[in-house]
Amino acid sequence: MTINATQSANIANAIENWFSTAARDLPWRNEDTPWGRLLSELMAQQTQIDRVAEKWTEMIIRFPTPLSMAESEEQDVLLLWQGLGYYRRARYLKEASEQICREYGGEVPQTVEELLTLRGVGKYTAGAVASIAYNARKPIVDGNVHRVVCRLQNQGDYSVNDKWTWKMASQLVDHCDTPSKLNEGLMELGATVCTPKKPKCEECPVHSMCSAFQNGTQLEVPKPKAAPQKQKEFHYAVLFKKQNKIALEHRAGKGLWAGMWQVPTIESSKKLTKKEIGSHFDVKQHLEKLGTFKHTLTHKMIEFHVYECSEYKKQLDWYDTATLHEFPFANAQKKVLSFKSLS
DNA sequence: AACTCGGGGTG
DNA sequence: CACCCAGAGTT
Repeated sequence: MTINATQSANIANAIENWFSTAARDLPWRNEDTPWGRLLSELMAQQTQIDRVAEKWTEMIIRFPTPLSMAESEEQDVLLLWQGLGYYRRARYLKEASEQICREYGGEVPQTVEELLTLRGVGKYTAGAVASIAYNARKPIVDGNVHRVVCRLQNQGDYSVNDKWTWKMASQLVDHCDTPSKLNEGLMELGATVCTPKKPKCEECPVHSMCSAFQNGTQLEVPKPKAAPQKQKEFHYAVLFKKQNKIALEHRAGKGLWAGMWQVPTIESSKKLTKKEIGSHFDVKQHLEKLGTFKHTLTHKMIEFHVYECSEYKKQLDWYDTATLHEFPFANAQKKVLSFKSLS
Protein backbone atom coordinates (compact mmCIF):
# COMPACT_ATOMS: atom_id res chain seq x y z
CA MET A 1 0.00 0.00 0.00
CA THR A 2 1.32 3.41 -0.94
CA ILE A 3 0.05 6.94 -1.24
CA ASN A 4 0.24 9.18 -4.26
CA ALA A 5 2.17 12.39 -4.72
CA THR A 6 -0.77 14.69 -4.02
CA GLN A 7 -1.71 12.91 -0.81
CA SER A 8 1.91 12.88 0.31
CA ALA A 9 2.28 16.59 -0.33
CA ASN A 10 -0.95 17.41 1.49
CA ILE A 11 0.03 15.43 4.56
CA ALA A 12 3.61 16.68 4.56
CA ASN A 13 2.62 20.33 4.19
CA ALA A 14 0.03 20.09 6.93
CA ILE A 15 2.60 18.63 9.32
CA GLU A 16 5.23 21.21 8.39
CA ASN A 17 2.79 24.05 9.01
CA TRP A 18 1.65 22.55 12.29
CA PHE A 19 5.23 22.08 13.44
CA SER A 20 6.08 25.72 12.79
CA THR A 21 3.57 26.71 15.47
CA ALA A 22 3.61 23.69 17.83
CA ALA A 23 7.30 22.86 18.20
CA ARG A 24 8.38 22.36 21.79
CA ASP A 25 11.08 24.59 23.17
CA LEU A 26 14.03 22.19 23.24
CA PRO A 27 17.58 23.37 23.94
CA TRP A 28 19.13 21.96 20.75
CA ARG A 29 16.58 23.90 18.71
CA ASN A 30 17.81 27.18 20.18
CA GLU A 31 21.48 26.43 19.82
CA ASP A 32 21.23 24.60 16.52
CA THR A 33 24.48 23.08 15.25
CA PRO A 34 25.26 19.73 13.57
CA TRP A 35 27.32 18.61 16.58
CA GLY A 36 24.54 19.62 18.95
CA ARG A 37 22.06 17.70 16.85
CA LEU A 38 24.25 14.61 16.73
CA LEU A 39 24.54 14.78 20.52
CA SER A 40 20.80 15.11 20.99
CA GLU A 41 20.01 12.27 18.60
CA LEU A 42 22.44 9.87 20.27
CA MET A 43 21.17 10.79 23.72
CA ALA A 44 17.57 10.40 22.61
CA GLN A 45 17.83 6.86 21.23
CA GLN A 46 15.14 4.86 23.04
CA THR A 47 14.87 7.68 25.57
CA GLN A 48 12.07 10.13 26.12
CA ILE A 49 12.92 13.67 25.05
CA ASP A 50 12.03 15.34 28.34
CA ARG A 51 14.72 13.31 30.04
CA VAL A 52 17.32 14.24 27.43
CA ALA A 53 16.72 17.99 27.51
CA GLU A 54 18.27 18.59 30.94
CA LYS A 55 21.33 16.50 30.23
CA TRP A 56 21.96 17.86 26.76
CA THR A 57 22.72 21.35 28.05
CA GLU A 58 25.36 20.05 30.45
CA MET A 59 26.82 17.98 27.64
CA ILE A 60 27.12 20.80 25.10
CA ILE A 61 28.70 23.10 27.68
CA ARG A 62 31.27 20.51 28.68
CA PHE A 63 31.86 19.32 25.09
CA PRO A 64 31.07 22.24 22.74
CA THR A 65 32.89 20.65 19.78
CA PRO A 66 33.80 17.16 18.55
CA LEU A 67 37.45 17.97 19.30
CA SER A 68 36.75 18.86 22.93
CA MET A 69 35.24 15.42 23.42
CA ALA A 70 37.86 13.59 21.40
CA GLU A 71 40.54 15.03 23.67
CA SER A 72 38.72 14.17 26.88
CA GLU A 73 38.55 10.94 28.89
CA GLU A 74 35.75 8.46 28.27
CA GLN A 75 34.96 8.64 31.97
CA ASP A 76 34.10 12.33 31.63
CA VAL A 77 31.46 11.48 29.03
CA LEU A 78 30.05 8.67 31.17
CA LEU A 79 29.81 11.03 34.15
CA LEU A 80 27.41 13.27 32.25
CA TRP A 81 25.54 10.21 30.95
CA GLN A 82 24.73 8.90 34.45
CA GLY A 83 21.08 7.93 34.77
CA LEU A 84 20.34 8.04 31.04
CA GLY A 85 20.83 4.29 30.55
CA TYR A 86 22.14 2.33 27.58
CA TYR A 87 25.65 3.40 28.57
CA ARG A 88 27.17 1.83 25.48
CA ARG A 89 25.87 4.90 23.65
CA ALA A 90 28.16 7.16 25.66
CA ARG A 91 31.18 5.04 24.77
CA TYR A 92 30.15 5.09 21.12
CA LEU A 93 29.68 8.86 21.24
CA LYS A 94 33.25 9.25 22.46
CA GLU A 95 34.43 7.01 19.62
CA ALA A 96 32.36 8.96 17.10
CA SER A 97 33.91 12.25 18.24
CA GLU A 98 37.35 10.77 17.57
CA GLN A 99 36.28 9.53 14.13
CA ILE A 100 34.95 12.99 13.28
CA CYS A 101 38.28 14.58 14.17
CA ARG A 102 40.38 11.92 12.50
CA GLU A 103 38.41 11.35 9.31
CA TYR A 104 36.21 14.40 8.79
CA GLY A 105 38.41 17.30 9.85
CA GLY A 106 36.51 17.91 13.07
CA GLU A 107 33.19 18.66 11.34
CA VAL A 108 30.11 16.43 11.57
CA PRO A 109 29.74 14.88 8.09
CA GLN A 110 26.71 15.80 6.00
CA THR A 111 25.68 12.72 4.04
CA VAL A 112 23.82 9.67 5.27
CA GLU A 113 26.55 7.47 3.85
CA GLU A 114 29.31 9.25 5.78
CA LEU A 115 27.25 9.53 8.95
CA LEU A 116 26.66 5.78 8.89
CA THR A 117 30.41 5.22 9.28
CA LEU A 118 30.25 6.79 12.75
CA ARG A 119 30.08 4.50 15.77
CA GLY A 120 26.59 4.28 17.24
CA VAL A 121 25.00 5.98 14.23
CA GLY A 122 22.49 3.76 12.42
CA LYS A 123 19.93 4.37 9.72
CA TYR A 124 17.68 6.52 11.87
CA THR A 125 20.36 8.76 13.40
CA ALA A 126 22.18 9.21 10.09
CA GLY A 127 18.95 10.29 8.42
CA ALA A 128 18.04 12.55 11.32
CA VAL A 129 21.34 14.45 11.33
CA ALA A 130 21.48 14.67 7.53
CA SER A 131 17.91 15.93 7.22
CA ILE A 132 17.52 18.02 10.37
CA ALA A 133 21.00 19.55 10.65
CA TYR A 134 21.71 19.81 6.90
CA ASN A 135 18.19 19.70 5.40
CA ALA A 136 19.01 16.70 3.19
CA ARG A 137 15.92 15.17 1.60
CA LYS A 138 16.25 11.85 3.43
CA PRO A 139 13.59 9.95 5.40
CA ILE A 140 13.73 8.94 9.03
CA VAL A 141 11.72 6.40 10.99
CA ASP A 142 11.72 6.26 14.76
CA GLY A 143 9.02 4.93 17.07
CA ASN A 144 6.98 8.11 16.62
CA VAL A 145 7.12 8.14 12.83
CA HIS A 146 6.29 4.44 12.74
CA ARG A 147 3.13 5.02 14.78
CA VAL A 148 2.06 8.10 12.81
CA VAL A 149 2.37 6.52 9.37
CA CYS A 150 0.81 3.23 10.51
CA ARG A 151 -2.22 5.18 11.73
CA LEU A 152 -2.37 7.34 8.60
CA GLN A 153 -2.68 4.16 6.54
CA ASN A 154 -4.52 2.15 9.21
CA GLN A 155 -1.71 -0.37 8.96
CA GLY A 156 -2.37 -2.74 11.86
CA ASP A 157 -0.74 -5.91 10.59
CA TYR A 158 1.86 -7.64 12.67
CA SER A 159 3.57 -8.24 9.34
CA VAL A 160 4.23 -4.54 8.79
CA ASN A 161 7.99 -4.25 8.66
CA ASP A 162 10.66 -1.60 8.55
CA LYS A 163 10.69 -1.58 4.79
CA TRP A 164 7.06 -0.54 4.54
CA THR A 165 7.45 2.26 7.09
CA TRP A 166 10.63 3.62 5.52
CA LYS A 167 8.93 3.70 2.13
CA MET A 168 6.06 5.72 3.58
CA ALA A 169 8.51 8.13 5.24
CA SER A 170 10.35 8.46 1.92
CA GLN A 171 7.21 9.41 0.05
CA LEU A 172 6.40 12.10 2.58
CA VAL A 173 9.86 13.67 2.60
CA ASP A 174 10.03 13.49 -1.19
CA HIS A 175 6.96 15.70 -1.44
CA CYS A 176 7.49 18.13 1.42
CA ASP A 177 8.83 21.69 1.25
CA THR A 178 11.54 21.51 3.91
CA PRO A 179 12.86 18.06 4.90
CA SER A 180 14.16 19.24 8.29
CA LYS A 181 10.73 20.57 9.24
CA LEU A 182 8.80 17.59 7.93
CA ASN A 183 10.97 15.02 9.69
CA GLU A 184 11.12 16.83 12.99
CA GLY A 185 7.41 17.59 12.68
CA LEU A 186 6.55 13.92 12.12
CA MET A 187 8.36 12.96 15.31
CA GLU A 188 6.91 15.89 17.24
CA LEU A 189 3.43 14.89 16.14
CA GLY A 190 3.97 11.33 17.32
CA ALA A 191 5.44 12.47 20.63
CA THR A 192 2.84 15.09 21.55
CA VAL A 193 -0.39 14.38 19.62
CA CYS A 194 -0.40 10.95 17.99
CA THR A 195 0.58 9.26 21.27
CA PRO A 196 0.30 5.52 21.94
CA LYS A 197 -2.43 5.48 24.58
CA LYS A 198 -4.47 8.69 24.43
CA PRO A 199 -4.00 10.31 21.02
CA LYS A 200 -5.36 13.85 20.76
CA CYS A 201 -6.90 13.35 17.35
CA GLU A 202 -9.01 16.50 17.56
CA GLU A 203 -5.78 18.54 17.66
CA CYS A 204 -4.12 16.63 14.84
CA PRO A 205 -3.37 18.60 11.65
CA VAL A 206 -3.85 15.51 9.47
CA HIS A 207 -6.83 13.76 11.08
CA SER A 208 -8.92 14.40 7.99
CA MET A 209 -6.41 12.31 6.04
CA CYS A 210 -5.95 9.63 8.70
CA SER A 211 -7.40 6.22 7.93
CA ALA A 212 -7.17 4.98 11.53
CA PHE A 213 -9.06 8.08 12.73
CA GLN A 214 -11.77 7.55 10.13
CA ASN A 215 -12.10 3.89 11.18
CA GLY A 216 -11.77 4.58 14.91
CA THR A 217 -8.87 2.16 15.21
CA GLN A 218 -6.25 4.53 16.68
CA LEU A 219 -5.79 2.38 19.76
CA GLU A 220 -5.35 -0.83 17.77
CA VAL A 221 -2.79 0.56 15.33
CA PRO A 222 0.05 -0.17 15.31
CA LYS A 223 0.02 -3.55 17.00
CA PRO A 224 2.09 -3.61 20.23
CA LYS A 225 5.38 -5.43 20.25
CA ALA A 226 5.65 -8.52 22.40
CA ALA A 227 7.36 -7.60 25.66
CA PRO A 228 10.48 -9.64 26.40
CA GLN A 229 10.09 -11.84 29.44
CA LYS A 230 12.01 -10.69 32.48
CA GLN A 231 14.74 -12.93 33.81
CA LYS A 232 15.14 -12.84 37.58
CA GLU A 233 18.64 -12.20 38.91
CA PHE A 234 20.26 -11.70 42.30
CA HIS A 235 23.08 -9.19 42.74
CA TYR A 236 25.06 -9.04 45.98
CA ALA A 237 26.84 -5.74 46.54
CA VAL A 238 29.31 -5.29 49.38
CA LEU A 239 30.45 -1.97 50.78
CA PHE A 240 34.02 -2.45 51.96
CA LYS A 241 35.21 0.55 53.91
CA LYS A 242 38.64 1.27 55.29
CA GLN A 243 38.88 4.61 57.06
CA ASN A 244 38.10 7.17 54.36
CA LYS A 245 38.40 4.72 51.50
CA ILE A 246 35.94 2.46 49.72
CA ALA A 247 36.50 -0.52 47.39
CA LEU A 248 35.30 -0.05 43.78
CA GLU A 249 35.28 -2.10 40.58
CA HIS A 250 35.26 -0.92 36.96
CA ARG A 251 32.75 -2.83 34.84
CA ALA A 252 33.64 -4.27 31.45
CA GLY A 253 33.29 -2.17 28.31
CA LYS A 254 30.57 -4.43 26.98
CA GLY A 255 27.32 -5.73 28.39
CA LEU A 256 25.19 -4.34 31.18
CA TRP A 257 26.22 -0.93 32.55
CA ALA A 258 29.23 -0.94 30.23
CA GLY A 259 32.16 1.07 31.52
CA MET A 260 30.41 2.14 34.72
CA TRP A 261 31.76 1.72 38.26
CA GLN A 262 30.33 -0.18 41.21
CA VAL A 263 31.12 -1.47 44.66
CA PRO A 264 32.25 -5.13 44.55
CA THR A 265 29.17 -7.03 43.35
CA ILE A 266 28.38 -10.68 42.61
CA GLU A 267 25.80 -11.40 39.91
CA SER A 268 23.89 -14.67 40.18
CA SER A 269 20.90 -16.32 38.56
CA LYS A 270 19.95 -17.87 41.89
CA LYS A 271 19.91 -16.84 45.52
CA LEU A 272 23.19 -17.09 47.42
CA THR A 273 23.70 -17.69 51.12
CA LYS A 274 25.66 -15.31 53.32
CA LYS A 275 28.29 -18.02 53.53
CA GLU A 276 28.64 -18.19 49.74
CA ILE A 277 28.97 -14.42 49.53
CA GLY A 278 31.61 -14.41 52.26
CA SER A 279 33.42 -17.23 50.51
CA HIS A 280 33.49 -15.32 47.24
CA PHE A 281 35.19 -12.35 48.87
CA ASP A 282 37.27 -14.53 51.19
CA VAL A 283 35.79 -13.06 54.35
CA LYS A 284 34.48 -15.37 57.05
CA GLN A 285 32.58 -12.90 59.19
CA HIS A 286 31.86 -9.24 59.68
CA LEU A 287 29.46 -9.35 56.74
CA GLU A 288 26.46 -7.30 57.78
CA LYS A 289 23.29 -6.91 55.77
CA LEU A 290 22.15 -3.33 55.13
CA GLY A 291 19.03 -4.07 53.08
CA THR A 292 17.55 -5.10 49.75
CA PHE A 293 15.77 -3.45 46.81
CA LYS A 294 14.41 -4.43 43.43
CA HIS A 295 15.75 -2.92 40.25
CA THR A 296 13.74 -3.53 37.09
CA LEU A 297 15.17 -3.31 33.58
CA THR A 298 13.46 -4.02 30.27
CA HIS A 299 14.49 -7.67 30.27
CA LYS A 300 15.61 -8.30 33.84
CA MET A 301 14.24 -8.09 37.36
CA ILE A 302 17.18 -7.80 39.68
CA GLU A 303 16.98 -8.29 43.43
CA PHE A 304 19.84 -6.34 45.00
CA HIS A 305 21.18 -7.37 48.40
CA VAL A 306 23.42 -4.82 50.04
CA TYR A 307 26.04 -5.71 52.67
CA GLU A 308 28.86 -3.97 54.42
CA CYS A 309 32.02 -5.63 55.56
CA SER A 310 34.84 -4.52 57.81
CA GLU A 311 37.08 -7.44 56.93
CA TYR A 312 38.94 -7.77 53.61
CA LYS A 313 41.32 -10.43 52.45
CA LYS A 314 40.50 -10.37 48.78
CA GLN A 315 42.46 -8.07 46.53
CA LEU A 316 40.42 -4.89 46.34
CA ASP A 317 40.99 -1.51 44.74
CA TRP A 318 40.52 1.34 47.18
CA TYR A 319 39.45 4.89 46.41
CA ASP A 320 39.03 7.96 48.59
CA THR A 321 35.35 8.52 49.36
CA ALA A 322 35.90 12.22 48.77
CA THR A 323 36.46 11.44 45.06
CA LEU A 324 33.29 9.34 44.55
CA HIS A 325 31.77 12.07 42.38
CA GLU A 326 34.51 11.45 39.81
CA PHE A 327 33.26 7.91 39.12
CA PRO A 328 30.22 7.23 36.91
CA PHE A 329 27.62 4.95 38.54
CA ALA A 330 24.44 3.51 37.08
CA ASN A 331 21.31 4.15 39.14
CA ALA A 332 21.31 0.72 40.78
CA GLN A 333 24.76 1.32 42.24
CA LYS A 334 23.76 4.81 43.32
CA LYS A 335 21.02 3.13 45.32
CA VAL A 336 23.58 0.71 46.78
CA LEU A 337 25.81 3.59 47.84
CA SER A 338 22.87 5.38 49.45
CA PHE A 339 22.56 2.59 52.03
CA LYS A 340 25.45 4.01 53.98
CA SER A 341 26.73 7.46 54.72
CA LEU A 342 30.11 7.69 53.06
CA SER A 343 31.26 11.20 53.80
C1' DA B 1 15.03 -12.51 13.04
C1' DA B 2 15.88 -12.44 17.81
C1' DC B 3 18.60 -10.63 21.69
C1' DT B 4 20.78 -7.33 24.45
C1' DC B 5 21.47 -3.14 26.02
C1' DG B 6 18.31 1.36 31.31
C1' DG B 7 15.42 3.74 33.38
C1' DG B 8 11.40 6.37 33.81
C1' DG B 9 6.73 8.13 32.19
C1' DT B 10 2.07 6.86 31.46
C1' DG B 11 -2.47 4.81 31.69
C1' DC C 1 0.99 -4.20 35.82
C1' DA C 2 1.95 -3.51 30.46
C1' DC C 3 3.72 -0.67 27.07
C1' DC C 4 6.64 2.72 25.23
C1' DC C 5 10.51 5.80 24.32
C1' DA C 6 13.98 10.82 18.26
C1' DG C 7 17.70 2.59 17.98
C1' DA C 8 22.17 0.19 17.23
C1' DG C 9 25.12 -3.71 17.30
C1' DT C 10 25.66 -8.55 17.90
C1' DT C 11 24.53 -13.34 17.26
